[in-house]
Amino acid sequence: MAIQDISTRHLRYFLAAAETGQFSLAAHAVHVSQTAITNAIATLESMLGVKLFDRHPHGVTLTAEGHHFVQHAQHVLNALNDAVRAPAFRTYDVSGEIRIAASYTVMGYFLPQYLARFQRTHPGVRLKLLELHRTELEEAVKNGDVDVAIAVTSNVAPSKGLMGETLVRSRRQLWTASDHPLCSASEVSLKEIAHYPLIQIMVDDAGESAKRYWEKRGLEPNLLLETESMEAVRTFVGLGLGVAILSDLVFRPWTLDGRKIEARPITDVVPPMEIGIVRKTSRLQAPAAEAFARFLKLACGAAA
DNA sequence: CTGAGTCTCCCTTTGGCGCG
DNA sequence: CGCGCCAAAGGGAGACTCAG
Repeated sequence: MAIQDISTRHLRYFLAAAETGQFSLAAHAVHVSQTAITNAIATLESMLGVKLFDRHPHGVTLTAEGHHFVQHAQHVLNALNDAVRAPAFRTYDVSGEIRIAASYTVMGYFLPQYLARFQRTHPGVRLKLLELHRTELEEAVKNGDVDVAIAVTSNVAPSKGLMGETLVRSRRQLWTASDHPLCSASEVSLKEIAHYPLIQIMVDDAGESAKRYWEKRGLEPNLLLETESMEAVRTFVGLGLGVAILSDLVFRPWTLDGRKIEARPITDVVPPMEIGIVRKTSRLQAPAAEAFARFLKLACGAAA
């Protein structure tokens, strides 16, 4: 088989395996047998000439090449998805300017890919972007200074007069270095995590959310560092100085200096991170902004 | 154009091996 | 022993070829 024989089936199976971390779970997710996944991945690796997964006794992890390929595979499937849905988007073909505000995590890890896709399907629309803290972002929405605001809506409820419409939910897991004692477990509890130094990200009110799930379990985290830098979290975790609890959306299995980070499920109830549109409860929105909001909901698979 | 034969791809089942 | 991946064998469905 040659490169041009790579099909969307290969990409779907690959992404399912990357997402679940197990061929058997991926098989369940896409309704085929585990062997079908194994074969498809093996064929894909053979065609690409690189190893995409490291095989372990209890699952698989992406190699550096595999992690890189995730972005491309996702891009290809997204582009196909957009092409198929293009007729639906054309109904909302608009021009003009949209002022979009987003919080730190959203602007860094969520929004860019959707903005790029939106620009492709709506070339007549001009985008104006603002990265704001939640309070500023909410003020901007209330004052009508922005047309659309996207933020992490799960950590702090939107203030009075505003509502959040969830677009995506992202599971929170434990991040550890590969040689960290907690990494050897297939899943861990907050009680176990509390024994180790914790790196707490503070952007987008993540600290508020963390405080709630720790208090709910009657536990106190062993805080080593509170930081607004995602790279600082990765570096500290990669060096084994501490562990962190963060969503899959911002996960990357290596640090800037090439150290490996792994993720483990948490057995306690840790609410997922939710990203959503923040808008006024009573609003009349510009057609372009409405088109963008509708695009986001369709692209994210949220209710349109 | 149509139907039979053949080929290819992808699937499932089954069994084996490694690891904790 | 349970769980997970891999390999082999065989079957189904669709694509392709070709004669009538």
